[in-house]
Amino acid sequence: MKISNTVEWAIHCCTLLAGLPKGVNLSAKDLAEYHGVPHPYLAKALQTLSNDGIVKTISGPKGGYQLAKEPNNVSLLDIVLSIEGSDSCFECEEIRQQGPTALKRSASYKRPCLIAAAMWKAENVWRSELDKTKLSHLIEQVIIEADPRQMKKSQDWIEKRTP
Amino acid sequence: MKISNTVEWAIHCCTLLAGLPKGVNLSAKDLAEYHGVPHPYLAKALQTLSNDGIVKTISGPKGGYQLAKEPNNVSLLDIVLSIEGSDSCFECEEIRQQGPTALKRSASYKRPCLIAAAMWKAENVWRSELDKTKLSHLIEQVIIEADPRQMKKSQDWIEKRTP
DNA sequence: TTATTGCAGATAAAATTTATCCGTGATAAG
DNA sequence: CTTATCACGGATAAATTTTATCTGCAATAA
Repeated sequence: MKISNTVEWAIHCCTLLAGLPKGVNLSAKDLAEYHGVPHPYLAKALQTLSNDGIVKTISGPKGGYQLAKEPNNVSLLDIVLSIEGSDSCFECEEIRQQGPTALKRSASYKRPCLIAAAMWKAENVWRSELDKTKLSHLIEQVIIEADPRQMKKSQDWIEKRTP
Repeated sequence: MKISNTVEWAIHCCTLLAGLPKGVNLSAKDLAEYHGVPHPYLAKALQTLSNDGIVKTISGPKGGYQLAKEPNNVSLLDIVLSIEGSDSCFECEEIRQQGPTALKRSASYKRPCLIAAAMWKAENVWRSELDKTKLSHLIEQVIIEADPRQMKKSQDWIEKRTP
């Protein structure tokens, strides 16, 4: 039960894109360099985000990515589900219907297994908590908490690639 | 981000053990047969549960497993953490400290990354929800919901192996 | 037209999960 | 006190998933 670190990359990328001025975009290579992660693999994650309508693609030279929605309309859950897929992390194998004591074709198996129900409920709670954090919240907090020198450095770096 | 199905097996086994009369135990082979799952692999899971003090081992012939605690004192979280390990499912790589715009040795990195903090908070919510469901709750509900024929069949099967 | 960028699909390498086996120690029963 | 049954730890093997890269194609700005 481990979340891929591409999820972390994707969230950082989306947060960076969310802070960009309107109309400005960054390429996959830029994003990879900025975060110090391998470009080809990050590109895959960005393609997935693009397919799921979280980022918008600009083709051609000077192309790249922008956030496709308003930052207050993209949550951590959106990104996690895009990268990891939206399947439940707990899959019920219905083992209560296996083994020598199970009944054949019993109506009692129409209700979901109690164990699965409890696992799914916990996952829903997790998802709804993740959905509360929007990219706009992260940006606001970063502005408050981050070192001003870091902010400056970051802005300068972005301006160099986006004339 | 997928939970191993051995977690499902482990929960089912613990629930079954929790419903056993005091002093009665079931072997790994019995538990595997009852649930229709491979014996050697289930045995590994049971060993893990034993190491973590969730089940109690009875050695020798007619040996096997009992629940080590009261059913109202074992939660789904206990079992999940035992089988899956207690590491967080989200690992922060501190990628904010990588790349060309990061600062060296900045005090601003002493606070946890906001993204990691949000992910961890969601995981804590998930864990605390799982911790609410105790084996005793599952048993109570099963008694209410389950098909009486299934219950009978199950009891007969257990009595055959535990004179 | 050319160079740059994203995209889909194929492929390869690495890591993890899943599953089994064997030798050892414990112990109940004969 | 011998034997058969059981859990345990470690080693190992098979299968699957994750991670990572590459290639040819489409789009487009200069």
